[in-house]
Amino acid sequence: MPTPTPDAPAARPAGPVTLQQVAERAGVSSATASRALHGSNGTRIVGEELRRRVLDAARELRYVSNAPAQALARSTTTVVGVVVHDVADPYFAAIAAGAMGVAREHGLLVMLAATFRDPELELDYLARLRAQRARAVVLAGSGFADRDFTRRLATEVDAYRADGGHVVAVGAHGIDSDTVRPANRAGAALAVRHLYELGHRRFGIVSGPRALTSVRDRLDGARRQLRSLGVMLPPAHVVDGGFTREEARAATRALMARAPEPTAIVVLNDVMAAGVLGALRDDLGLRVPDQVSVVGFDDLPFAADLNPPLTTIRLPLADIGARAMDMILTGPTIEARTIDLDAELVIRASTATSRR
Amino acid sequence: MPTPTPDAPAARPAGPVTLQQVAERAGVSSATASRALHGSNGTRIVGEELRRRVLDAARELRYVSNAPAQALARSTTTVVGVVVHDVADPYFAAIAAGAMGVAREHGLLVMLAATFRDPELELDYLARLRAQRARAVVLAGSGFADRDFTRRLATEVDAYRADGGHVVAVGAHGIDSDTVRPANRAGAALAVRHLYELGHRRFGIVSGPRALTSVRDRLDGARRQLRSLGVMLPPAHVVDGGFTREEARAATRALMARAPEPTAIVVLNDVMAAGVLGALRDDLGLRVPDQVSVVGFDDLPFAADLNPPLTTIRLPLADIGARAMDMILTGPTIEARTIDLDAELVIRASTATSRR
DNA sequence: CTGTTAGCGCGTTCAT
DNA sequence: ATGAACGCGCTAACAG
Repeated sequence: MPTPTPDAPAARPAGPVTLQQVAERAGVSSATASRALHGSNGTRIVGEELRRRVLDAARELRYVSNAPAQALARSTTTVVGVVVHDVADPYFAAIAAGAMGVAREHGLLVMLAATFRDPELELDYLARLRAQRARAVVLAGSGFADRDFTRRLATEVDAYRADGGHVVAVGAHGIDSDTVRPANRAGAALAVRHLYELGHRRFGIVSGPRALTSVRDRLDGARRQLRSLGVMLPPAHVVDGGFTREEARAATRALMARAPEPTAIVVLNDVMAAGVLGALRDDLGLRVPDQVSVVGFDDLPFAADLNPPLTTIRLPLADIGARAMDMILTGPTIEARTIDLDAELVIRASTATSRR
Repeated sequence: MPTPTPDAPAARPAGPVTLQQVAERAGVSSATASRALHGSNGTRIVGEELRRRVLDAARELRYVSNAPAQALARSTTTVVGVVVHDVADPYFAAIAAGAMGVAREHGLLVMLAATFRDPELELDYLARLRAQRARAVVLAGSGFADRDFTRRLATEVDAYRADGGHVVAVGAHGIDSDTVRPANRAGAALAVRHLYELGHRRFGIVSGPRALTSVRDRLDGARRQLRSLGVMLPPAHVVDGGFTREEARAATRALMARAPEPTAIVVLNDVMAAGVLGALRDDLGLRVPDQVSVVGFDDLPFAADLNPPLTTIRLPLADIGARAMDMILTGPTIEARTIDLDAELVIRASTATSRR
């Protein structure tokens, strides 16, 4: 029985250390080394003595198992994919953070993919994640309301599932899967109602790209509420802010030029709301909320720091990510599940009673 | 020679499709199928006819190669790791976005790990990334100024390198590696100089956890500049804002209670600056910049939307991530490389001439 | 140009 | 309780 060289991580072979090398150093077979290190199922009983030798050898050699090899042998991995539109967008950053938090608690590694709102890229990443044998993927980006695309997405998702993968979607994607649904419609309705109760009757909406299902849902929610309240919303009073601060700024100038001039603006996300506030204050010289009221959507961290502090619709962003990851952990079920997450009105200082 | 069944992705076998199955369907050997699909090196010449058959079969079966198996055979992967403190923090989100952008351009998949500022987790993720055979990792989180930790980090990094991995650090981590260095010292000096030129002589600094090297560097830069300008900075005038908005808010109240009361505050990052502005305005009733001037750091997207718009030190965040990823792509070199990225003063409305 | 063969590193029967 | 042997899916050498 070969005594292992004294100790110290000194004599580390070049290149990755293999289980075989650990086994040799411990004077056991690779099977025993494997069992000692990962103790699979029932076969986890390895003699105290050998166990120690293996563990010591592994530590001394700074051994970490070859994940790809392990994945091949076990035909399962410990990685999950999360695909978003853009990490730099605080909305997605918050969702991703929520998802990563629970992933960490369960020892899962996450592959983050950003599509930059390119549908093709979304399909592409899905295929690559399938190739990686990611055990599940969270489709966190908004869905695209495109017939053809949805069909292709469904096909890819089916393939992913056929391979044993699990997909959970955030929001509507037109596919039958577990999904976490933020209250986009109800949230938008909340915004409208708040403004209506403050006496506003002339509305304007700064929207985003209509191709996104989240935009459609929010827009739809606002419209329905307006209609049921009996207030008119001329088509020209819905402008596209492109989901960016700058575009929203320009869109706001256009919006305020319409007749009748709106006294209340519902902005479909907080990033654009920052632009709207800027346009109103700096470009148009209008005071918020004295002359115009504005409500945003999402309640991103900076909403409270805007000028004035933004009244907005809060979505539990981190929860969305966390719950999605939870669904992954509880595995696919026979029936697709749906978790509805509420939106909440957060009143700050960008809304006030209508003076007209 | 078996004619492939008509077409259509119909007859897809259960479970992941293997290269072998594609080969059979195309009536060729798996080696040929492999070559047709991935054409390694010189051996990429596969007959036109066979090539087509293989490609068709693969498409019909919706085949994607098993990445773990491929990694095992090739002993190299196409994934890179990026470790940050917290994705929800706009600073890291921006860096990650920059890195992911170039990763995508080069077909690299990124594993994102968030340590939530726990050094142990950083070590842990590094080991797991090594296990994954990630070809490189970007240490984007700030380094920790802890002797013992740095030693352990160096050990882990060495192990990673011994396995053929490449690590590039953002900022000082106390390890000898390729690194992208944001101008933390110079940036802080810029902030001080700007304030000094406006006539300010009584400074306050809202700092962050001293254990972070980025904090130390910024603090050091500010101190040196102050000293060389001959202005005193009583130790009590440096308060810890904990890197969060809320803590910074509390810290600001404490800071303004010191004598002499500062007329200029240098805040070591924009997130805290939002809190400082809030405290000054809402808790203390002080007007910025009339009574107190404030300079932030980082120039996060929301800085221009604060009240008042924040004068701050801009760091090219996306570039930091992009350049780090570039270094990965150009592979490790004999000598560790260093890329210095400049900071820039962005004057907005939170600073003004000192009236005293 | 194409097929055969031999691993890559690990988990897992199957014996012992 | 431990070891020998095989297979996971793919690429790389070696023949032809």
